[in-house]
Amino acid sequence: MVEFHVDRGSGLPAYLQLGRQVREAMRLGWLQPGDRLPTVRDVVATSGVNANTVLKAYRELELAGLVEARQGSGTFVKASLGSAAPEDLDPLRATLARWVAEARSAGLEDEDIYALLREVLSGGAQ
Amino acid sequence: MVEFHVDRGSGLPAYLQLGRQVREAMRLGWLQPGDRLPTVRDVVATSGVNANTVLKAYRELELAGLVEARQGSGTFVKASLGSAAPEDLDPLRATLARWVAEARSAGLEDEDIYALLREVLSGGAQ
DNA sequence: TCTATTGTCTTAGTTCAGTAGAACAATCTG
DNA sequence: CAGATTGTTCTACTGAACTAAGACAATAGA
Repeated sequence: MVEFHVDRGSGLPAYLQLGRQVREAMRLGWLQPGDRLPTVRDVVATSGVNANTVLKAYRELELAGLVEARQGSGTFVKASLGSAAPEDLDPLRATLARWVAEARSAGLEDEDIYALLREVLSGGAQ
Repeated sequence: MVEFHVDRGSGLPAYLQLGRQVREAMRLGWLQPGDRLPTVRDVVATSGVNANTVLKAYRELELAGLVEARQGSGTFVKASLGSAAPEDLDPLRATLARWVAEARSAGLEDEDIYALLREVLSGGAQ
């Protein structure tokens, strides 16, 4: 069962973090159509954010057509995200893990790695 | 000269985006000790955010010991970031670019790629 | 010395995020 | 049918981000 984590220090509003984590779990195949999201009360208990904040996140996901809330039952995934076949993700994940190991050997920290990726994804124009 | 961009839709406060972009430029070697940051008025003009907001970003960087503001002169980089030697970054960048090309061929979008990286960096526990 | 450029400060206002708390309504299960 | 569980709504409040605007002060260069 997917568990959410809210990083109060990141500066990103909590409801956006929750929304991103749901989308991420969907992209990685951890949440698939029919799966039930953690209940609002669950997320309140595990992440410490207010129920209205969790609802705000779930409401946006619903407006985006990704989930469907059913009072008394829960909130269910009703779409897929991610454009790659699951069998394509595993080799990509493995290659990326090796690259991360190399990067760490070279002394890069996580923020260095993110900076490199942002540069490469943006076309590396500099 | 490094140019900043503020994404109003990201939900991350503008001053944190500016701070992150300065750190990123330092990590990637685009800003080095002695370099001058864009002036507050420059950033106001190019990014559209308020001078007080830019100053807040620059103030935090100064408190972190990364830059030094000199009234009448500008704000100068006074530290290094990034823990890898520049000659280590280029091969890593090249390998990462190839991986990104593979990922894109498999149909991954940028958000998919970020999700995979976050998973790998967090240890891939699932 | 004067002008231009730079960072800095202040006040007051708006908007948004988040909270607390209580209560309501729909669904499900025993 | 009743209780438990779930999503939902509402009000009122606090705090943070951001803005506008003007003015001040330090530095640099002509």
